[in-house]
Amino acid sequence: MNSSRAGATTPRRRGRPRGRTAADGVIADRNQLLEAAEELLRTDGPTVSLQAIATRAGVTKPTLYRELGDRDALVNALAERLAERMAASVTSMVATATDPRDGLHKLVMGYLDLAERDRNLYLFVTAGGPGDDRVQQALRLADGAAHQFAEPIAAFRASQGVDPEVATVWSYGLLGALHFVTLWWLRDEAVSRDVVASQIISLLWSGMAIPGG
Amino acid sequence: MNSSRAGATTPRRRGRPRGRTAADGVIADRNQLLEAAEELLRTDGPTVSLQAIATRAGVTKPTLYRELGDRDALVNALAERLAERMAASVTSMVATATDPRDGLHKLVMGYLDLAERDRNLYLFVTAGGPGDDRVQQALRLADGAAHQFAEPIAAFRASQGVDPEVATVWSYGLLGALHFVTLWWLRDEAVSRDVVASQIISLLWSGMAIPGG
DNA sequence: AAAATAAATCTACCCATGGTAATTTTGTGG
DNA sequence: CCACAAAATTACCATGGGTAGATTTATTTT
Repeated sequence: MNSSRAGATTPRRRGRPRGRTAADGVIADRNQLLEAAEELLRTDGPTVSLQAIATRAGVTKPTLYRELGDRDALVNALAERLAERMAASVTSMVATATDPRDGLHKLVMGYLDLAERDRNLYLFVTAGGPGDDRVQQALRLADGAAHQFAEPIAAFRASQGVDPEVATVWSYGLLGALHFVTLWWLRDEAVSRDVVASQIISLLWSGMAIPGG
Repeated sequence: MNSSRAGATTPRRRGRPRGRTAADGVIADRNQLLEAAEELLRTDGPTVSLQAIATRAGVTKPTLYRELGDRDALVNALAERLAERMAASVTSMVATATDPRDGLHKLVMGYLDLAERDRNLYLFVTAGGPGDDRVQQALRLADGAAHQFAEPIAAFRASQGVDPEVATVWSYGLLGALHFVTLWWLRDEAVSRDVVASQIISLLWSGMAIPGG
Protein backbone atom coordinates (compact mmCIF):
# COMPACT_ATOMS: atom_id res chain seq x y z
CA MET A 1 0.00 0.00 0.00
CA ASN A 2 2.55 2.59 -1.03
CA SER A 3 1.68 6.03 -2.39
CA SER A 4 -1.57 6.16 -0.49
CA ARG A 5 -2.21 9.88 -0.74
CA ALA A 6 -4.12 10.67 -3.90
CA GLY A 7 -2.87 14.24 -4.07
CA ALA A 8 0.73 13.22 -4.61
CA THR A 9 2.57 15.66 -6.81
CA THR A 10 5.85 13.88 -7.52
CA PRO A 11 5.67 10.60 -9.44
CA ARG A 12 7.47 7.51 -8.22
CA ARG A 13 11.03 6.67 -9.08
CA ARG A 14 11.79 5.30 -12.41
CA GLY A 15 11.90 1.51 -12.37
CA ARG A 16 9.71 -1.18 -10.98
CA PRO A 17 8.58 -0.13 -7.53
CA ARG A 18 9.98 -1.84 -4.43
CA GLY A 19 8.06 -4.36 -2.43
CA ARG A 20 5.29 -4.98 -4.91
CA THR A 21 4.88 -8.75 -4.98
CA ALA A 22 3.52 -10.14 -8.19
CA ALA A 23 0.01 -9.20 -9.26
CA ASP A 24 -1.64 -8.14 -6.05
CA GLY A 25 -3.31 -4.87 -5.44
CA VAL A 26 -3.92 -4.42 -9.13
CA ILE A 27 -7.60 -3.95 -8.57
CA ALA A 28 -6.88 -1.55 -5.77
CA ASP A 29 -4.69 0.50 -8.10
CA ARG A 30 -7.39 0.60 -10.70
CA ASN A 31 -9.88 1.84 -8.18
CA GLN A 32 -7.41 4.38 -6.91
CA LEU A 33 -7.00 5.73 -10.42
CA LEU A 34 -10.72 5.93 -10.98
CA GLU A 35 -11.10 7.64 -7.64
CA ALA A 36 -8.52 10.24 -8.64
CA ALA A 37 -10.23 10.76 -11.96
CA GLU A 38 -13.53 11.30 -10.24
CA GLU A 39 -12.15 13.74 -7.71
CA LEU A 40 -10.52 15.78 -10.42
CA LEU A 41 -13.67 15.69 -12.50
CA ARG A 42 -15.65 17.16 -9.66
CA THR A 43 -13.32 20.10 -9.31
CA ASP A 44 -12.03 20.69 -12.83
CA GLY A 45 -15.03 19.82 -14.92
CA PRO A 46 -15.48 17.31 -17.71
CA THR A 47 -12.51 18.36 -19.85
CA VAL A 48 -9.78 17.05 -17.55
CA SER A 49 -6.71 15.75 -19.32
CA LEU A 50 -5.40 12.28 -18.75
CA GLN A 51 -2.13 13.91 -17.81
CA ALA A 52 -3.83 15.70 -14.94
CA ILE A 53 -5.57 12.56 -13.78
CA ALA A 54 -2.36 10.59 -13.85
CA THR A 55 -0.51 13.27 -11.91
CA ARG A 56 -3.26 13.45 -9.33
CA ALA A 57 -3.07 9.72 -8.85
CA GLY A 58 0.70 9.91 -8.46
CA VAL A 59 1.51 8.03 -11.65
CA THR A 60 2.27 8.94 -15.25
CA LYS A 61 0.30 8.54 -18.41
CA PRO A 62 1.63 5.17 -19.56
CA THR A 63 0.71 3.62 -16.23
CA LEU A 64 -2.75 5.07 -16.53
CA TYR A 65 -3.03 3.63 -20.00
CA ARG A 66 -1.85 0.24 -18.90
CA GLU A 67 -4.40 0.08 -16.11
CA LEU A 68 -7.40 1.67 -17.74
CA GLY A 69 -6.88 1.79 -21.48
CA ASP A 70 -7.51 4.89 -23.53
CA ARG A 71 -9.72 7.83 -22.71
CA ASP A 72 -12.78 6.11 -23.98
CA ALA A 73 -12.19 3.18 -21.68
CA LEU A 74 -11.78 5.57 -18.79
CA VAL A 75 -15.11 7.19 -19.52
CA ASN A 76 -16.67 3.77 -19.81
CA ALA A 77 -15.28 2.71 -16.47
CA LEU A 78 -16.57 5.86 -14.80
CA ALA A 79 -19.91 5.46 -16.49
CA GLU A 80 -20.15 1.93 -15.17
CA ARG A 81 -19.47 3.11 -11.65
CA LEU A 82 -22.01 5.88 -11.92
CA ALA A 83 -24.55 3.48 -13.35
CA GLU A 84 -24.00 1.13 -10.44
CA ARG A 85 -24.40 3.91 -7.95
CA MET A 86 -27.48 5.14 -9.71
CA ALA A 87 -28.96 1.68 -9.90
CA ALA A 88 -28.31 1.15 -6.21
CA SER A 89 -29.78 4.48 -5.23
CA VAL A 90 -32.77 4.07 -7.46
CA THR A 91 -33.60 0.47 -6.76
CA SER A 92 -33.37 1.01 -3.03
CA MET A 93 -35.89 3.81 -3.37
CA VAL A 94 -38.09 2.01 -5.83
CA ALA A 95 -38.15 -1.02 -3.58
CA THR A 96 -40.16 1.00 -1.10
CA ALA A 97 -42.70 2.07 -3.69
CA THR A 98 -46.29 1.28 -2.99
CA ASP A 99 -47.40 1.17 -6.64
CA PRO A 100 -45.91 1.69 -10.11
CA ARG A 101 -46.59 5.37 -10.18
CA ASP A 102 -44.92 5.86 -6.86
CA GLY A 103 -42.04 3.82 -8.24
CA LEU A 104 -41.71 6.18 -11.17
CA HIS A 105 -41.78 9.11 -8.81
CA LYS A 106 -38.97 7.71 -6.72
CA LEU A 107 -37.03 6.82 -9.84
CA VAL A 108 -37.19 10.37 -11.11
CA MET A 109 -36.28 11.85 -7.76
CA GLY A 110 -33.34 9.50 -7.41
CA TYR A 111 -32.14 10.37 -10.89
CA LEU A 112 -32.31 14.11 -10.38
CA ASP A 113 -30.69 13.73 -7.00
CA LEU A 114 -27.69 11.86 -8.27
CA ALA A 115 -27.25 14.05 -11.33
CA GLU A 116 -27.20 17.12 -9.15
CA ARG A 117 -24.77 15.66 -6.67
CA ASP A 118 -22.41 14.23 -9.27
CA ARG A 119 -23.01 16.96 -11.77
CA ASN A 120 -19.64 17.01 -13.51
CA LEU A 121 -19.32 13.27 -13.52
CA TYR A 122 -22.78 13.03 -14.99
CA LEU A 123 -21.89 15.46 -17.75
CA PHE A 124 -18.63 13.68 -18.38
CA VAL A 125 -20.18 10.30 -18.99
CA THR A 126 -23.29 11.43 -20.82
CA ALA A 127 -21.68 13.95 -23.18
CA GLY A 128 -18.58 12.00 -24.05
CA GLY A 129 -15.34 13.27 -25.44
CA PRO A 130 -14.07 13.51 -28.99
CA GLY A 131 -14.18 9.80 -29.70
CA ASP A 132 -15.46 8.33 -32.90
CA ASP A 133 -18.62 6.57 -31.86
CA ARG A 134 -20.96 9.35 -30.87
CA VAL A 135 -23.95 7.11 -30.47
CA GLN A 136 -22.15 4.86 -28.06
CA GLN A 137 -20.99 7.88 -26.10
CA ALA A 138 -24.43 9.38 -25.81
CA LEU A 139 -26.05 6.13 -24.79
CA ARG A 140 -23.26 4.95 -22.50
CA LEU A 141 -25.17 5.48 -19.31
CA ALA A 142 -28.52 4.74 -20.87
CA ASP A 143 -27.65 1.34 -22.26
CA GLY A 144 -27.10 -0.22 -18.89
CA ALA A 145 -30.09 1.43 -17.31
CA ALA A 146 -32.41 0.72 -20.20
CA HIS A 147 -32.00 -2.99 -19.74
CA GLN A 148 -32.80 -2.71 -16.07
CA PHE A 149 -35.89 -0.68 -16.81
CA ALA A 150 -37.15 -2.72 -19.69
CA GLU A 151 -37.59 -5.80 -17.56
CA PRO A 152 -40.00 -4.48 -14.92
CA ILE A 153 -41.86 -2.48 -17.53
CA ALA A 154 -42.39 -5.55 -19.68
CA ALA A 155 -43.36 -7.61 -16.64
CA PHE A 156 -45.80 -5.00 -15.45
CA ARG A 157 -47.46 -4.70 -18.80
CA ALA A 158 -47.60 -8.44 -19.33
CA SER A 159 -49.27 -8.77 -15.95
CA GLN A 160 -51.84 -6.25 -17.07
CA GLY A 161 -52.50 -8.06 -20.28
CA VAL A 162 -51.11 -5.42 -22.63
CA ASP A 163 -48.39 -5.54 -25.24
CA PRO A 164 -44.98 -5.79 -23.52
CA GLU A 165 -43.04 -5.20 -26.74
CA VAL A 166 -42.89 -1.49 -26.11
CA ALA A 167 -40.59 -1.92 -23.11
CA THR A 168 -37.29 -1.22 -24.85
CA VAL A 169 -38.38 1.87 -26.70
CA TRP A 170 -40.14 3.13 -23.62
CA SER A 171 -37.00 2.63 -21.55
CA TYR A 172 -34.88 4.68 -23.90
CA GLY A 173 -37.62 7.24 -24.19
CA LEU A 174 -37.93 7.47 -20.45
CA LEU A 175 -34.19 7.88 -20.04
CA GLY A 176 -33.93 10.39 -22.83
CA ALA A 177 -36.71 12.51 -21.41
CA LEU A 178 -35.13 12.33 -18.00
CA HIS A 179 -31.74 13.21 -19.43
CA PHE A 180 -32.80 16.32 -21.34
CA VAL A 181 -34.96 17.58 -18.55
CA THR A 182 -32.07 17.03 -16.17
CA LEU A 183 -29.67 18.97 -18.40
CA TRP A 184 -32.12 21.80 -18.76
CA TRP A 185 -32.69 21.85 -15.05
CA LEU A 186 -28.98 21.71 -14.20
CA ARG A 187 -28.37 24.63 -16.51
CA ASP A 188 -31.25 26.92 -15.76
CA GLU A 189 -32.36 25.96 -12.27
CA ALA A 190 -35.53 27.81 -13.14
CA VAL A 191 -37.80 25.71 -10.97
CA SER A 192 -37.45 23.52 -7.92
CA ARG A 193 -36.61 19.87 -8.19
CA ASP A 194 -40.02 18.89 -6.91
CA VAL A 195 -41.77 20.86 -9.60
CA VAL A 196 -39.64 19.57 -12.44
CA ALA A 197 -40.07 16.04 -11.13
CA SER A 198 -43.83 16.26 -10.94
CA GLN A 199 -44.03 17.76 -14.41
CA ILE A 200 -41.92 15.14 -16.12
CA ILE A 201 -43.74 12.43 -14.21
CA SER A 202 -47.07 13.70 -15.40
CA LEU A 203 -45.82 13.45 -18.98
CA LEU A 204 -44.37 9.98 -18.58
CA TRP A 205 -47.21 8.57 -16.58
CA SER A 206 -50.27 10.11 -18.13
CA GLY A 207 -49.01 11.36 -21.47
CA MET A 208 -50.02 14.47 -23.32
CA ALA A 209 -53.58 13.45 -23.96
CA ILE A 210 -56.26 15.40 -22.17
CA PRO A 211 -58.48 13.05 -20.15
CA GLY A 212 -61.69 14.52 -21.44
CA GLY A 213 -60.27 15.22 -24.93
CA MET B 1 -17.62 33.88 -58.03
CA ASN B 2 -14.13 32.46 -58.15
CA SER B 3 -13.18 29.05 -56.78
CA SER B 4 -16.58 27.64 -57.39
CA ARG B 5 -15.74 23.96 -57.19
CA ALA B 6 -16.02 22.78 -53.62
CA GLY B 7 -13.56 19.95 -54.10
CA ALA B 8 -10.65 22.23 -54.87
CA THR B 9 -7.38 20.86 -53.62
CA THR B 10 -4.99 23.79 -54.06
CA PRO B 11 -5.68 26.93 -52.04
CA ARG B 12 -5.66 30.37 -53.62
CA ARG B 13 -2.59 32.51 -54.02
CA ARG B 14 -1.24 34.28 -51.10
CA GLY B 15 -2.47 37.82 -50.84
CA ARG B 16 -5.76 39.51 -51.16
CA PRO B 17 -7.63 37.95 -54.06
CA ARG B 18 -8.10 39.88 -57.31
CA GLY B 19 -11.34 41.46 -58.27
CA ARG B 20 -13.04 41.19 -54.91
CA THR B 21 -14.63 44.56 -54.35
CA ALA B 22 -15.14 45.50 -50.75
CA ALA B 23 -17.53 43.45 -48.63
CA ASP B 24 -19.72 41.71 -51.13
CA GLY B 25 -20.31 38.02 -51.35
CA VAL B 26 -19.36 37.54 -47.74
CA ILE B 27 -22.59 35.79 -46.97
CA ALA B 28 -22.20 33.60 -50.01
CA ASP B 29 -18.76 32.59 -48.79
CA ARG B 30 -20.13 31.70 -45.42
CA ASN B 31 -22.76 29.50 -46.94
CA GLN B 32 -20.19 27.91 -49.19
CA LEU B 33 -18.10 27.03 -46.17
CA LEU B 34 -21.03 25.57 -44.31
CA GLU B 35 -21.96 23.60 -47.38
CA ALA B 36 -18.45 22.17 -47.59
CA ALA B 37 -18.54 21.31 -43.91
CA GLU B 38 -21.81 19.50 -44.34
CA GLU B 39 -20.68 17.53 -47.36
CA LEU B 40 -17.57 16.41 -45.57
CA LEU B 41 -19.56 15.52 -42.50
CA ARG B 42 -21.77 13.24 -44.50
CA THR B 43 -18.85 11.28 -45.88
CA ASP B 44 -16.25 11.47 -43.12
CA GLY B 45 -18.39 11.35 -40.03
CA PRO B 46 -18.66 13.70 -37.10
CA THR B 47 -14.96 13.94 -36.28
CA VAL B 48 -13.91 16.00 -39.30
CA SER B 49 -11.09 18.41 -38.69
CA LEU B 50 -11.38 22.09 -39.46
CA GLN B 51 -8.34 21.66 -41.64
CA ALA B 52 -10.19 19.20 -43.81
CA ILE B 53 -13.24 21.42 -44.04
CA ALA B 54 -11.14 24.41 -45.01
CA THR B 55 -9.30 22.42 -47.67
CA ARG B 56 -12.54 21.11 -49.06
CA ALA B 57 -13.87 24.63 -49.33
CA GLY B 58 -10.68 25.76 -51.08
CA VAL B 59 -9.48 28.02 -48.29
CA THR B 60 -7.21 27.71 -45.27
CA LYS B 61 -7.92 27.60 -41.60
CA PRO B 62 -7.56 31.29 -40.75
CA THR B 63 -10.11 32.16 -43.42
CA LEU B 64 -12.45 29.60 -41.99
CA TYR B 65 -11.96 31.09 -38.56
CA ARG B 66 -12.56 34.61 -39.77
CA GLU B 67 -15.81 33.63 -41.44
CA LEU B 68 -17.24 31.19 -38.93
CA GLY B 69 -15.39 31.55 -35.66
CA ASP B 70 -14.09 28.56 -33.74
CA ARG B 71 -15.24 24.99 -33.91
CA ASP B 72 -18.02 25.56 -31.47
CA ALA B 73 -19.40 28.34 -33.64
CA LEU B 74 -19.25 26.06 -36.65
CA VAL B 75 -21.27 23.43 -34.86
CA ASN B 76 -23.73 26.06 -33.78
CA ALA B 77 -24.12 27.30 -37.32
CA LEU B 78 -24.71 23.80 -38.62
CA ALA B 79 -27.11 23.10 -35.79
CA GLU B 80 -29.05 26.19 -36.69
CA ARG B 81 -29.34 25.09 -40.30
CA LEU B 82 -30.43 21.62 -39.30
CA ALA B 83 -32.93 23.04 -36.86
CA GLU B 84 -34.37 25.21 -39.61
CA ARG B 85 -34.64 22.29 -41.96
CA MET B 86 -36.19 20.18 -39.26
CA ALA B 87 -38.62 22.89 -38.31
CA ALA B 88 -39.62 23.32 -41.93
CA SER B 89 -40.05 19.62 -42.50
CA VAL B 90 -41.93 19.12 -39.29
CA THR B 91 -44.21 22.13 -39.40
CA SER B 92 -45.17 21.44 -42.98
CA MET B 93 -46.22 17.98 -41.90
CA VAL B 94 -47.84 19.05 -38.68
CA ALA B 95 -49.80 21.70 -40.54
CA THR B 96 -51.74 18.93 -42.23
CA ALA B 97 -52.58 17.24 -38.95
CA THR B 98 -56.22 16.65 -38.18
CA ASP B 99 -55.85 16.64 -34.41
CA PRO B 100 -53.11 16.93 -31.76
CA ARG B 101 -52.36 13.24 -31.71
CA ASP B 102 -51.98 13.14 -35.45
CA GLY B 103 -49.72 16.17 -35.11
CA LEU B 104 -47.51 14.28 -32.68
CA HIS B 105 -47.42 11.36 -35.05
CA LYS B 106 -46.27 13.52 -37.92
CA LEU B 107 -43.76 15.26 -35.70
CA VAL B 108 -42.19 11.98 -34.71
CA MET B 109 -42.10 10.68 -38.25
CA GLY B 110 -40.53 13.89 -39.50
CA TYR B 111 -37.92 13.75 -36.78
CA LEU B 112 -36.92 10.16 -37.45
CA ASP B 113 -36.90 10.85 -41.14
CA LEU B 114 -34.53 13.75 -40.96
CA ALA B 115 -32.25 12.09 -38.43
CA GLU B 116 -31.92 9.08 -40.69
CA ARG B 117 -31.27 11.13 -43.78
CA ASP B 118 -28.78 13.50 -42.16
CA ARG B 119 -27.41 10.93 -39.82
CA ASN B 120 -23.85 12.22 -39.45
CA LEU B 121 -24.91 15.80 -39.28
CA TYR B 122 -27.43 14.90 -36.63
CA LEU B 123 -24.77 13.14 -34.59
CA PHE B 124 -22.38 16.03 -35.08
CA VAL B 125 -24.70 18.65 -33.69
CA THR B 126 -26.29 16.61 -30.93
CA ALA B 127 -23.17 14.98 -29.51
CA GLY B 128 -20.85 17.95 -29.71
CA GLY B 129 -17.09 17.95 -29.69
CA PRO B 130 -14.63 18.45 -26.87
CA GLY B 131 -15.73 21.93 -25.97
CA ASP B 132 -16.20 23.12 -22.42
CA ASP B 133 -19.92 23.58 -22.09
CA ARG B 134 -21.32 20.08 -22.33
CA VAL B 135 -24.83 21.09 -21.44
CA GLN B 136 -24.96 23.65 -24.19
CA GLN B 137 -23.64 21.10 -26.65
CA ALA B 138 -26.17 18.46 -25.76
CA LEU B 139 -29.08 20.87 -25.86
CA ARG B 140 -27.97 22.81 -28.94
CA LEU B 141 -30.59 21.40 -31.22
CA ALA B 142 -33.14 21.00 -28.48
CA ASP B 143 -33.09 24.57 -27.26
CA GLY B 144 -34.43 25.98 -30.48
CA ALA B 145 -36.98 23.28 -30.96
CA ALA B 146 -38.15 23.32 -27.36
CA HIS B 147 -39.28 26.90 -27.69
CA GLN B 148 -41.22 26.08 -30.80
CA PHE B 149 -42.89 23.14 -29.13
CA ALA B 150 -43.63 24.81 -25.84
CA GLU B 151 -45.89 27.37 -27.41
CA PRO B 152 -48.47 25.10 -29.06
CA ILE B 153 -48.39 22.76 -26.09
CA ALA B 154 -49.13 25.57 -23.69
CA ALA B 155 -51.82 26.95 -25.99
CA PHE B 156 -53.45 23.58 -26.37
CA ARG B 157 -53.52 22.92 -22.68
CA ALA B 158 -54.76 26.39 -21.87
CA SER B 159 -57.58 25.88 -24.35
CA GLN B 160 -58.49 22.69 -22.54
CA GLY B 161 -58.48 24.38 -19.17
CA VAL B 162 -55.47 22.55 -17.71
CA ASP B 163 -52.21 23.85 -16.31
CA PRO B 164 -50.02 25.16 -19.17
CA GLU B 165 -46.95 25.53 -16.94
CA VAL B 166 -45.75 22.07 -17.85
CA ALA B 167 -45.04 23.08 -21.45
CA THR B 168 -41.30 23.74 -21.11
CA VAL B 169 -40.47 20.59 -19.21
CA TRP B 170 -42.67 18.57 -21.52
CA SER B 171 -40.92 20.01 -24.56
CA TYR B 172 -37.50 19.02 -23.31
CA GLY B 173 -38.83 15.67 -22.20
CA LEU B 174 -40.40 15.08 -25.58
CA LEU B 175 -37.19 16.00 -27.38
CA GLY B 176 -35.05 13.94 -25.04
CA ALA B 177 -37.20 10.88 -25.50
CA LEU B 178 -37.16 11.37 -29.22
CA HIS B 179 -33.42 11.86 -29.22
CA PHE B 180 -32.52 8.74 -27.28
CA VAL B 181 -34.96 6.58 -29.15
CA THR B 182 -33.55 7.95 -32.38
CA LEU B 183 -29.99 7.16 -31.35
CA TRP B 184 -30.94 3.67 -30.30
CA TRP B 185 -32.80 3.16 -33.53
CA LEU B 186 -29.97 4.54 -35.68
CA ARG B 187 -27.55 2.20 -33.98
CA ASP B 188 -29.49 -1.01 -33.75
CA GLU B 189 -32.07 -0.75 -36.50
CA ALA B 190 -33.82 -3.54 -34.66
CA VAL B 191 -37.32 -2.54 -35.66
CA SER B 192 -38.91 -0.60 -38.48
CA ARG B 193 -39.41 3.12 -38.31
CA ASP B 194 -43.14 2.74 -38.14
CA VAL B 195 -42.96 0.46 -35.14
CA VAL B 196 -40.54 2.62 -33.21
CA ALA B 197 -42.64 5.67 -34.01
CA SER B 198 -45.85 4.12 -32.82
CA GLN B 199 -44.21 2.89 -29.64
CA ILE B 200 -42.71 6.20 -28.65
CA ILE B 201 -45.92 7.96 -29.55
CA SER B 202 -47.89 5.66 -27.30
CA LEU B 203 -45.60 6.60 -24.43
CA LEU B 204 -45.73 10.32 -25.09
CA TRP B 205 -49.41 10.49 -25.78
CA SER B 206 -50.91 8.07 -23.33
CA GLY B 207 -48.15 7.59 -20.78
CA MET B 208 -47.23 4.46 -18.92
CA ALA B 209 -50.42 4.21 -16.94
CA ILE B 210 -52.69 1.31 -17.75
CA PRO B 211 -56.18 2.54 -18.63
CA GLY B 212 -57.90 0.07 -16.38
CA GLY B 213 -55.16 0.15 -13.68
C1' DA C 1 24.86 -17.23 -6.17
C1' DA C 2 25.00 -15.32 -10.61
C1' DA C 3 22.71 -14.68 -14.83
C1' DA C 4 18.73 -14.28 -17.46
C1' DT C 5 14.12 -13.05 -17.79
C1' DA C 6 9.87 -10.77 -16.48
C1' DA C 7 7.35 -6.80 -14.51
C1' DA C 8 6.46 -2.20 -13.52
C1' DT C 9 7.37 2.32 -14.02
C1' DC C 10 9.04 6.71 -15.93
C1' DT C 11 11.15 9.85 -19.59
C1' DA C 12 11.04 11.42 -23.96
C1' DC C 13 8.96 11.52 -27.89
C1' DC C 14 5.45 11.56 -32.05
C1' DC C 15 1.44 13.28 -34.22
C1' DA C 16 -2.97 15.40 -34.88
C1' DT C 17 -5.62 19.33 -34.16
C1' DG C 18 -7.51 23.73 -32.51
C1' DG C 19 -6.14 28.27 -32.72
C1' DT C 20 -3.10 32.51 -33.77
C1' DA C 21 0.76 35.75 -35.32
C1' DA C 22 3.32 37.43 -38.93
C1' DT C 23 3.68 38.04 -43.92
C1' DT C 24 2.30 38.89 -48.52
C1' DT C 25 -0.53 40.55 -52.05
C1' DT C 26 -4.19 43.57 -53.80
C1' DG C 27 -7.42 47.34 -53.73
C1' DT C 28 -8.62 52.28 -52.32
C1' DG C 29 -8.35 57.08 -50.92
C1' DG C 30 -5.65 61.33 -50.44
C1' DC D 1 2.44 58.01 -56.23
C1' DC D 2 2.22 56.64 -51.57
C1' DA D 3 0.19 55.15 -47.31
C1' DC D 4 -3.22 52.35 -45.42
C1' DA D 5 -6.96 48.91 -45.17
C1' DA D 6 -8.45 44.12 -46.56
C1' DA D 7 -8.02 39.52 -47.57
C1' DA D 8 -5.67 35.76 -47.87
C1' DT D 9 -1.71 32.42 -47.01
C1' DT D 10 2.31 30.45 -44.54
C1' DA D 11 4.35 29.22 -40.54
C1' DC D 12 3.98 28.68 -36.06
C1' DC D 13 2.45 27.55 -30.97
C1' DA D 14 0.18 24.84 -27.34
C1' DT D 15 -2.28 21.10 -25.78
C1' DG D 16 -3.41 16.54 -25.42
C1' DG D 17 -3.93 11.62 -26.72
C1' DG D 18 -1.12 7.87 -27.36
C1' DT D 19 3.43 5.04 -27.64
C1' DA D 20 8.42 3.40 -27.89
C1' DG D 21 12.34 2.84 -25.31
C1' DA D 22 15.08 3.23 -21.11
C1' DT D 23 15.50 2.01 -16.23
C1' DT D 24 14.93 -0.18 -12.07
C1' DT D 25 13.36 -4.03 -9.22
C1' DA D 26 11.62 -8.79 -8.55
C1' DT D 27 11.55 -13.58 -9.82
C1' DT D 28 13.04 -17.61 -11.94
C1' DT D 29 16.48 -20.55 -13.93
C1' DT D 30 20.98 -22.69 -14.22
